[in-house]
Amino acid sequence: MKESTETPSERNASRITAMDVAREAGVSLSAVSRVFTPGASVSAKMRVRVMEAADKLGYQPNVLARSLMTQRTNLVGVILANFKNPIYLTVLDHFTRALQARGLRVLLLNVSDGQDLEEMARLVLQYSVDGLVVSAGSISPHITEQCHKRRIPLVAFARRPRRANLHVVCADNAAGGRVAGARLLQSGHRRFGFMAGPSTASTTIERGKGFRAAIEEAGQGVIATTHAREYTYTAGVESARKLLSRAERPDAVFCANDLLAMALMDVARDEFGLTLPRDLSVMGFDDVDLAAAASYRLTTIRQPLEAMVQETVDILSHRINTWSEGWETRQLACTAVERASIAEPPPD
Amino acid sequence: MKESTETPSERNASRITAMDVAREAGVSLSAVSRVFTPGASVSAKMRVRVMEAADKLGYQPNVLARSLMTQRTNLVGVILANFKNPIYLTVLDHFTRALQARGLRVLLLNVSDGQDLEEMARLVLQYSVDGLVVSAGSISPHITEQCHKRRIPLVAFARRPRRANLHVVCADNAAGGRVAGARLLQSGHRRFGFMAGPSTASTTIERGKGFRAAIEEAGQGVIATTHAREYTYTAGVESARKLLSRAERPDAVFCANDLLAMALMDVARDEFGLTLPRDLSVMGFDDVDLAAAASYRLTTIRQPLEAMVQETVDILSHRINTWSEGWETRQLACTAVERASIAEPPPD
DNA sequence: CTGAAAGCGCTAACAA
DNA sequence: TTGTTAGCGCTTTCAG
Repeated sequence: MKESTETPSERNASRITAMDVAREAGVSLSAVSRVFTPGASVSAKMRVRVMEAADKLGYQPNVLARSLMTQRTNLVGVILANFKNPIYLTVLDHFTRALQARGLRVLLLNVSDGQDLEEMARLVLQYSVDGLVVSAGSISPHITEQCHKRRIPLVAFARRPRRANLHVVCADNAAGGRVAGARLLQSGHRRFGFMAGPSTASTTIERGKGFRAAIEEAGQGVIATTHAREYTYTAGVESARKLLSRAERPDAVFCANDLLAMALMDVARDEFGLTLPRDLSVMGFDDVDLAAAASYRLTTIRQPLEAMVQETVDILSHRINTWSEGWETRQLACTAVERASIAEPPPD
Repeated sequence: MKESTETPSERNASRITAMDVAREAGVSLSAVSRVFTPGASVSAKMRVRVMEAADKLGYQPNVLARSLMTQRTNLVGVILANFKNPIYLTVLDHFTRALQARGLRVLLLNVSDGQDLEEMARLVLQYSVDGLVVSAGSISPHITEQCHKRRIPLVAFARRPRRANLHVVCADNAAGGRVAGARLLQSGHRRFGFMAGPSTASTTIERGKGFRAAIEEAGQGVIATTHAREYTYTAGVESARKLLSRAERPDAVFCANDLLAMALMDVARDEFGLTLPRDLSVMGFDDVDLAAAASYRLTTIRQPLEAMVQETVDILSHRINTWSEGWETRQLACTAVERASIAEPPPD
């Protein structure tokens, strides 16, 4: 007496299934499925009949059950390590928008500090994501191999891993560093310094390499380098104090990111009484919103974040649909943003 | 000749299932399931036998298939509208960490600008999320009702919706506004201004209300208010110009968030030649990282973001496990952070 | 403690 | 175009 008269809401907290809709509309289960499958062949009247029943019951297809059959979840895992650098909020903005526009959803994972990337990658794979983007410390061979075996496109974002058995999208950091060097050479200042981020960060390494190359090719040298423990304003302050306390104080400093640059400018003015840019030319990297603030007017190198995200999403959605062997690397050019943190050379 | 000799990797891009493991270990499918189900009763030797086979094959349980049975996805939808205010990166940091610590994952949705909240909520519900947090414009009755019917706990974060048929976690913005007013009253300045965000934002409304109350209770009045079109530095610059161009220029301004405050300070110094805080006292809200920068030293009101996230996650995980009727509102106190952007009253 | 069998909600052949 | 019938990969009674 119970089983047949049981309504859906009694059975399970009002979870309406396609079966309920089929019953309501007096059609088969597959008819309902077809109506909710884009591009399936259904007659017009079948469609309205089903839709009416569906609307009446408030039916929503269960995408998880669907995924089980289709082997497609429309989920993309995004693993991030840096939740302190504001550019990553912009990155997330672009990613969510671009992916949403293609019908994909973002499963966001945080691997900063204590979290283990290896473990998180494992977790995200359990959700059968269709693609994975990682912008975090070293991506282990195990992860890349796992993704490859399961045919899940994996792209390293804004990071350049040693091995290249995955897709890579990043800015041309070395070239950006060169541009910074070239620009600083025009300041007339000659005691070059580099305020780096953590020494393991690929961004620090490449930006520094490009910067040094430019300086050295001009017959000059980088006389001082400090590494901030992380890419934040606070860490920048400590680092700036060290840099400016050197016996031979640098007067033209390239900072591996804008937050460090802003810290350097503040410390220089506030604690060392320097007048900027007369006594110190500063160049940043990223072009965060506040780099344009009147307090800084920071001349900096901008990464094409939106384009980078676009490339990443392109790679993903293409490879999701048609898996193919091989990996691609897309390196995008940075552009200099001229403001007022670099000295004019004295008119000779 | 094909079906029986077919290995898993031939059948499907090496997607190892529990069945494969069972076969490998020479045990039943349910045995494998039990081994991967915390708290199921399995003998020790069964466990090692299954684990060996699983490790050998590189088996990872498919959580989606599991969800279909358990009616639990361990997914929490997070819908955000503001990807320009850096505090939301902090919020995401806390959310991902706190949820990950409880075995929950974040499905991140962006509803800024063009995106439709109603539509996104629908999409996220299709993934059978176990809970939903929304920090975005007005949450429609339809959404709340839908969540309620499906017994999905829904919490409005840092936002106070009109209707209260959902959980709410937010800072006590009105009280924060009062504190700001009280503090500004001590500056000796008497021409009070309010630099608001968008007039529809509940934060602007409540912070402004509290501020005005404090000023008026002291027998003073707020003589000027401007609304920035959004909570960004750039919008703040425009807004600051308007505010400072008033015939009767305010000299004690409460800004609805730090970015607006920083813009105001910059415009005041740079375009109006004011000396701060002598000519203008400024108070902010949020305490973003850069509020502490030497260029600003902004006295501000801090929202307890981490605690707010913690409360939200508490509500969610509690209600996920034991659904109960009724909604709770948790309003957390803000704290003032004293720095140097407010004038000392003249010694009388 | 273990295995067999019945689903979770849906899609995808296959016939009709 | 439609309905019937198998599953997708897993959990969960229910016997043994």
